[in-house]
Amino acid sequence: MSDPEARLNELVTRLRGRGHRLTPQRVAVLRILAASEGHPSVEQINDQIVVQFPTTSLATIYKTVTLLKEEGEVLELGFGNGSNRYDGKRPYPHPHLICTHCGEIRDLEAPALSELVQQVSQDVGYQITSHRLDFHGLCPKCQTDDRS
Amino acid sequence: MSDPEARLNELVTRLRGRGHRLTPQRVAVLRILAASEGHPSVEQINDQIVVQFPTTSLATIYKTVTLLKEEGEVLELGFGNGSNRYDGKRPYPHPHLICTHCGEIRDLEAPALSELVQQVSQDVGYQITSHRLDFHGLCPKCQTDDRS
DNA sequence: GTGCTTGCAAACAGTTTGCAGATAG
DNA sequence: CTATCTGCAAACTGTTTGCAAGCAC
Repeated sequence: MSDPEARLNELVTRLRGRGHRLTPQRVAVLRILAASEGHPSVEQINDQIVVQFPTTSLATIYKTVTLLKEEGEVLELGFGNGSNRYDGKRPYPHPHLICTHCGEIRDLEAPALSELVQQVSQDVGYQITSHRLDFHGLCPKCQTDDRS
Repeated sequence: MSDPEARLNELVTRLRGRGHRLTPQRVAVLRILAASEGHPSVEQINDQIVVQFPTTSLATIYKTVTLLKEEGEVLELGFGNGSNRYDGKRPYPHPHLICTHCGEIRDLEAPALSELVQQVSQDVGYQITSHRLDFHGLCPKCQTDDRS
């Protein structure tokens, strides 16, 4: 599950299986999304791609990411300010830890959450299809660094 | 707590106490935020204000909302697409139910959440200062309406 | 009267779209 | 060979900023 190579193959196979073409640029985007722990932004993906394909445009990255969203193969973390982040390794809802100081976004295991979803669903009569849970705070590193 | 009049007075008192001026437009924004259950957008606030003050501009609403954020008197719900919503009644983090069909945003009581925050904080060493929890799904009304 | 606030317009950032040329299958 | 994809530029949307005139205190 956490093997970037395997995830890349999965993405390639699924896109091809649904009739999408695999251009070098597109594969490069997939590779980055399959490998990144850090929830990259479109801008950050582009910065990496440009090394290999200097003429690549942001529009292409946006189009690829949109395609992946439609195919359910990437999780989009939207924030109010313009800085959406993407997770191609775990494209299903899961909680995140976000450091307010260094900006790091880390995945978090929260086994109790699915039960909470179930319970809320019953209590309020909503048919819950998705959720979003973020914790904001100081990461361990920034807690010590911050003695300035 | 849920009395709009009381909340409005609270907002007025606090802003005045911190040296901010209370123009009619500003008070109108406060009044709307103190009364709205529906988590209005800046656009929606403006639509209501324009009735009383036809020359009001969006910039003024933005500035007032920014001021309230700085003073910790409004909760901003940022979404990836440009449609930020504001809660002036309960300016502290709390979970929301969002209907994917009609767009309604409802507050939700989740007593178990604060414990979860505590526990996560311990488990991962983060010093958690805030959080965000949204549930997305079909509200009861849209579940029945949707038999089209 | 002082200086914060308003409201207009222009600037901005992230994202989307249109379209001609390039290319995967 | 053909439909899709790329990449450029222009359009768009929500938000922010600069500044002269207005107004709260």
